[in-house]
Amino acid sequence: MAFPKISSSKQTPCEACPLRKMPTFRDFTQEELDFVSSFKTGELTLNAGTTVLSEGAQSAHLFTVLSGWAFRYKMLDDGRRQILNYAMPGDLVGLQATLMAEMQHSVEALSSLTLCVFERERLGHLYRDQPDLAFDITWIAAQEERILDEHLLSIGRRTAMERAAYLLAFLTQRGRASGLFRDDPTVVPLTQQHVADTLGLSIVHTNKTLKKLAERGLLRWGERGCEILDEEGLLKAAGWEGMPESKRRFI
Amino acid sequence: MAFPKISSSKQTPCEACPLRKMPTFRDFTQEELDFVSSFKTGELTLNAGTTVLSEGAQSAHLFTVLSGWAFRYKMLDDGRRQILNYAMPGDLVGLQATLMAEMQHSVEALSSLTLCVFERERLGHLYRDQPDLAFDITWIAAQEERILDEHLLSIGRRTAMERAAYLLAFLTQRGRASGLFRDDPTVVPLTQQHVADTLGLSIVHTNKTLKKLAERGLLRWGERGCEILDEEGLLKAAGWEGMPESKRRFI
DNA sequence: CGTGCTATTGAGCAGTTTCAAAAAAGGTGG
DNA sequence: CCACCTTTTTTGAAACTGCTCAATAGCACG
Repeated sequence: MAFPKISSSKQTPCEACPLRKMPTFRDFTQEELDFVSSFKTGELTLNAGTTVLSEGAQSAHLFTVLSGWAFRYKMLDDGRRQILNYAMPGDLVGLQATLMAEMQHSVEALSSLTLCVFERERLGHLYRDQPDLAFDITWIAAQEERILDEHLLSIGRRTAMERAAYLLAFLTQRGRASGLFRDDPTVVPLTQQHVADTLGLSIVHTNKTLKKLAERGLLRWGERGCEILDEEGLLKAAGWEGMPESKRRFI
Repeated sequence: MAFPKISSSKQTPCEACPLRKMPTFRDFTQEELDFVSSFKTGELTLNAGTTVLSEGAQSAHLFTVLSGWAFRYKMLDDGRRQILNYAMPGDLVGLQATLMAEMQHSVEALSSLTLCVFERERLGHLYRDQPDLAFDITWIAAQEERILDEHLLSIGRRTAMERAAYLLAFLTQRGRASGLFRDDPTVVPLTQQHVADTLGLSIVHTNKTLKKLAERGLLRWGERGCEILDEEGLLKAAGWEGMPESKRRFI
């Protein structure tokens, strides 16, 4: 198995970053752009199923998802796995290992994944010289916290049906805001095992729950994942209002 | 009902902050201390059961817990409640409302509670002039994220018994690190309803689960809350290693 | 054509919930 | 200190949701 390498050449210069053109992300000043450009030291491309970071790892790198899907998870000793959240273009990965001693969760590529690589050491410069970017990093962390709050509410208090509907509506909203559905049909690249491990349900019950949602015409399980047919219906089935939208920050 | 007022006089000047003397918190430079001192605009003291911030609120303030316990929670329309996390001395409250448009969760005092009050507007100065403090705020947000990750794992994948043991071990560790158990017996000021709403269980099942833990001699439900008798035993029952310890940051 | 995932389905079981009610603990005003 | 009222803790029993076990089918890959 070939070890993934970090290419030092920037396939995608920050000036031409495709994320920057999207309406959901905030604009940068030229100075910020220059800084981020010098902060970025390379790119990393991984296949689906590859581990990006492992629990306990002390990574020297901080990443931003440039394209593709990933997910964060934790495992118990006996193999029980809980998926904590999904990372999409613009999301920061590995901030924990950068700020604290080590990662307390693992990260795996859900699809083919490209990451921008930043040097951990230079984060201090960012805080010293780019207060607005520093603020953005805090903003991103607070945003993640918000999402985790909602997931916690979901797993703790929603029924299996509501949970499943919530998760898919959530991924749809977030995926669209991240430009992941360019090609028309809205397909989230999950297996039912991923769904089960996110919802805190067994795979059998997850299957039966998804089947009911499919019978209601809200989704269709198909080629390489879940196709969303009725986002409104999912939101209603979840009893969820959706995420408040605002300009997203990213680095 | 008297509306709680923010006293503009600082009962506790930052120079004499009791948290600063504790070994778990990091030291400040004189400059940082001066800044924080000027950042703090008052103190707020609330009774147990009082709401600190409500979901949807746009608070002009940011708080740090100076003494006492609080908890964050979200509710569904039909009244189902999920407690997300607990706030203890040194913890930041209301960062979400400060960074984004509004709070997405509520905060309530669990015991008598005293908060340091900061002005939202001045946060910009902090990021501009005090990069180390800005870094600390990000660190605090990342730390909260870590805790939420662990809670998510717990609710999603641990059994009722494990969950309960985890929660109480967690509160014990964190409470001790926050100096909340000065008076000897280790008592966490919770009702079983709080425990139930944190674990995502019904109150009836929570009661039966706690009873089993009590029979094992791990805890005792008593005067105003849960008395911890065997922290090691709880950790073992939870299958949890405890939180990695490090110098905590705070403002 | 065998191997290994992923998705399905059925059946019985276990952990949790809901309903109902009683006992215990705390707080308040007299 | 007592009577009364409210909140919290306990218990029992019945109903369900979701879990485990087991087996089958569909596909992709080598």
